[in-house]
Amino acid sequence: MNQPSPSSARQLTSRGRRTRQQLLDAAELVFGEKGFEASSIAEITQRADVALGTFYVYFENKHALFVELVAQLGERLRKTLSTAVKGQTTRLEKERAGFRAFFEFAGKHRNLYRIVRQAEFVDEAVYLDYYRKLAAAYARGLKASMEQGELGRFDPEVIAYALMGIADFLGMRFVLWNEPEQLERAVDEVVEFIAHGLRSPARLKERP
Amino acid sequence: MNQPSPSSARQLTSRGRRTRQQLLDAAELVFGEKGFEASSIAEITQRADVALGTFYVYFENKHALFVELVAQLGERLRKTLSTAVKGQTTRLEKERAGFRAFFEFAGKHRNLYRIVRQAEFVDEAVYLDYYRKLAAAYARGLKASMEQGELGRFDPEVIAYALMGIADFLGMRFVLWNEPEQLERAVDEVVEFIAHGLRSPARLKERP
DNA sequence: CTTGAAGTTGAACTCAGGTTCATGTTTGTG
DNA sequence: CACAAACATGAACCTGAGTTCAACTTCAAG
Repeated sequence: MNQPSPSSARQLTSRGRRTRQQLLDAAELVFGEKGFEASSIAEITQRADVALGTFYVYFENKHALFVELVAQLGERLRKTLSTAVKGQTTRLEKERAGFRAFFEFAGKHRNLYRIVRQAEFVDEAVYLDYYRKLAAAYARGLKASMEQGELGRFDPEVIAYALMGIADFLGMRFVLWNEPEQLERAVDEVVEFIAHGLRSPARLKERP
Repeated sequence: MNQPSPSSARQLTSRGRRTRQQLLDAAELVFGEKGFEASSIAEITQRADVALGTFYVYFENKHALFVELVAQLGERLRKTLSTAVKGQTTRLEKERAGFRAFFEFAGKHRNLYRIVRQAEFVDEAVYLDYYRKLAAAYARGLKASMEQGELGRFDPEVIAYALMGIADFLGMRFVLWNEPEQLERAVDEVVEFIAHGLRSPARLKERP
């Protein structure tokens, strides 16, 4: 008999962990392609090569699986970004590395990218959590750079959301919509922009 | 008997137009609150104070109604923004006015804001159209300012998406998440940021 | 070898919601 | 007033999908 409990109260063996992961991987694919509501558990279990009933051994329901995916993604992305940024010294290099790492992550996990965007309508809490944690970490880094005098004194949170928005939209445009050959140039442009603004003197040089 | 056709091949009387609009208005509410899939036509017709069957007199199906809503929203927003921007002379004032108008629009049409974000998973074409048209108009304006020497020479498209991303995320944070009292300050911060960048000298003045 | 916990299965149950349609009502025109 | 087109209705049909469950298999420990 099945007795799932919150998430996986049951003790999992390596075999169980493997099956569970298969379901998570399949869900990443299916949710990413079709969206939460349009995805059926039947398709997820098929792609995971397990029977329908197996699903409920490892997850309470469709919703719980989705929430776990989003949370997992958030953690992975934050870790990826913080690692990428740590290797850099100047704030600008940190930003460049952060953008690059984000785009690379997005390219590798296109489906997860789309999954997060849906979280807004599936589970408000996990969606808020995702963006707030990301923004908080970002703002902390910015604040430190401001206090060191490397950046002007802005509200770190406002700037964090602004920069996240830039990354999100450029990712949408140049990663999701498939024009990777333009990505590198876009990163250069945008780093110059965030460094010196739209009136960047560097960008005015060519004028007569 | 009903015979809908693509959209509304049937000649509508003023009574018909009124009912149709009631359905659109109700759909805006319901889709915005629950998302496309989770919204039922039954709820939409209830809120519109019409019978279930009436829905199919005016719309081919649920999907068609959604697509029309998104397209309608896109048009309204573009018109709103272009009007707001036209009143300004300098590029920076145009940007400020554009941001303000966008946030105001988002505040008035929170549901529509959420609807657009879902279009990605409901109808790829209408979603691409929405962002591409917006970006194209934005880029045209930026390009003109660059050619006049008011801005540095960037790729207008890259900057357009970057600025759209900023607006989208700040709207999410300070309009959707309900902290309107911080909005005005956020706009000031972000205009300063896009004007002179993160190292804005104006923002460094206070340092010893 | 025994035993029980962990794992697996897929048919069957339920039910919600999109769509259809036959019927009845309203409205404007000649 | 008559007639047709437009409008409105909601019960009924139908399909798909989430979830349950009782029976079966695998596996490791003792």
